[in-house]
Amino acid sequence: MDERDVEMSLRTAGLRATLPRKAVLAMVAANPHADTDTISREVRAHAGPVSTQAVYDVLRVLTEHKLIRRIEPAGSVARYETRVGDNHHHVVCRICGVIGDVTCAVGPTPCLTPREAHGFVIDEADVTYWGLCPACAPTR
Amino acid sequence: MDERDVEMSLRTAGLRATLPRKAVLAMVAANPHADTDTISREVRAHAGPVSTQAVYDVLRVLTEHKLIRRIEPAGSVARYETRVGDNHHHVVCRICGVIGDVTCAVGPTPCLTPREAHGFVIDEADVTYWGLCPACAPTR
DNA sequence: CCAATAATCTGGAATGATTCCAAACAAAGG
DNA sequence: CCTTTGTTTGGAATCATTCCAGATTATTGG
Repeated sequence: MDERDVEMSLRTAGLRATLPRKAVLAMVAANPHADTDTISREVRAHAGPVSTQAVYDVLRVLTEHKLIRRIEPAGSVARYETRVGDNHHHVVCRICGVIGDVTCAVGPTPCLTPREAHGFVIDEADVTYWGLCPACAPTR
Repeated sequence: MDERDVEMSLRTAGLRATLPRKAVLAMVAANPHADTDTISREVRAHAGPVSTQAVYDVLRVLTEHKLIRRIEPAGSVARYETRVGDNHHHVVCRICGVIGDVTCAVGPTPCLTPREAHGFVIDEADVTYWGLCPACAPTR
């Protein structure tokens, strides 16, 4: 995702293309599953002084406009990624916490299957797989 | 789950059957998806003075021994339930936050399907459905 | 190019669930 | 009955995140 794409995405979403927003969006695109603190530091390293406030604000706005997705595995701080709307899930290593993407194996939007349960109208399924990553598995 | 069952469960798990533990376990059994604060207050209401510390300690111990399951939907505090080991999932109302159980529709342990992804060895799948509960759906 | 609007900055404070502490006390079970 | 394990008390600490409010700055439509 280069400068141009980033600006386009923001404008298409009806957002002003400010420096903090461009920097955060580019950063999230380049580092999937990064947490707020990492994003903050990286953004400052690459784009100059951006306040922590601004980073939180930007992450919230981008999430609201669905330019990024916020994921929150149990016991983890919030993390962000730019892959949106493609119904993929995550696998989290129980030891090191590293996160991987898992494209849903069963079809287009399979995990929404129980569209109706107890009268609930379901619109999204959030799937987190837990296990051991290739690096940590051997140690057990 | 009566007194007897509660004590049995604890003993079977190799745990001492103390008053706080019995009270917390009975409480979680009776009120699925309750959060720590609710559990604390209810336990004190029914079983006399039990410290907040004890409640947190007990919840941790019971979780470690798999007598209860801790669930943490994004944006929610930790909640607990006694249905364990039956591969069921949850549906959360986006408006009022109420949680329902969803027995997995696709078979025995279907959601573990991608047993292997990116070299990860997966041992558990955590599925949260998001939507609107019967009470909130009409309001939209 | 300029004004109006929207976003950001600063710097601090507050929140709120959860964890940790340490010493004293109580209870369970062999 | 004694030893071990849990619990109590009363704090304090952590840490991500949110909120605040006024001043400043940047973006963009006109």
